[in-house]
Amino acid sequence: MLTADIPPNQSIYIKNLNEKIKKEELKRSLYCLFSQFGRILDVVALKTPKLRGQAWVAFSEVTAASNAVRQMQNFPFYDKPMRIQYAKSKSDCITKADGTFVSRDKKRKQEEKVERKREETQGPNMANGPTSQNGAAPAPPFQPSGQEAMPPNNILFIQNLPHETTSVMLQLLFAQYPGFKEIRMIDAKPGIAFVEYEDDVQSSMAMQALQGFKITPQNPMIISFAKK
DNA sequence: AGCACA
Repeated sequence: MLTADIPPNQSIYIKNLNEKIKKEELKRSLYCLFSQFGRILDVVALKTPKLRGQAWVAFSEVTAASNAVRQMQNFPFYDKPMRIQYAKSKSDCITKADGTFVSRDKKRKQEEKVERKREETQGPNMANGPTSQNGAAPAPPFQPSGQEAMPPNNILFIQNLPHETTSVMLQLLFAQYPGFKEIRMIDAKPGIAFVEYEDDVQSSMAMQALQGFKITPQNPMIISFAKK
């Protein structure tokens, strides 16, 4: 057993990412792809030699991270299967929120002190005022309706449409997103539709973008992956 | 393979 002994963490560590993707795009795509599991507080990706091809996604809940680790394991993302584990330590955005954040210089100084004066004392420099105020990412529309447990699929299932919705109307909305293929509606079942994309990444992006979109004020769209 | 955030 290799990597599975890392304890659960509300942040996940992703490796084997395609290193050709620019940092900003990568972060946006990860944000879209993973917000199906819960509220995302932060996405971190660096292109330094040590850290390229890796990223961290911090969720507001450990359970979201757990689902993401399981369901997105080996998910083909920019042509490479993602390898996902729990992160080894808490993200700064988390420790900042719970008040345990220690700035990096301070941490370095603390470690130096411990090394220099090994037996003198442990300086309780608890002068870390609640450094909270997390610059949290904008909250995506997310409905914990139990539907988000469905594994990714290139076909989306749309619910709560007004009965007068036509496929042309839906096409207008969904064709904005790359990979769009077709809308399917069933006359005998008003209020629902299926939308097909070329692959699961693209369907995920559209889902994230249009989740909760209101065709009428009473009809926020409920979008989930279709059952296989 | 590689666990950071300034």
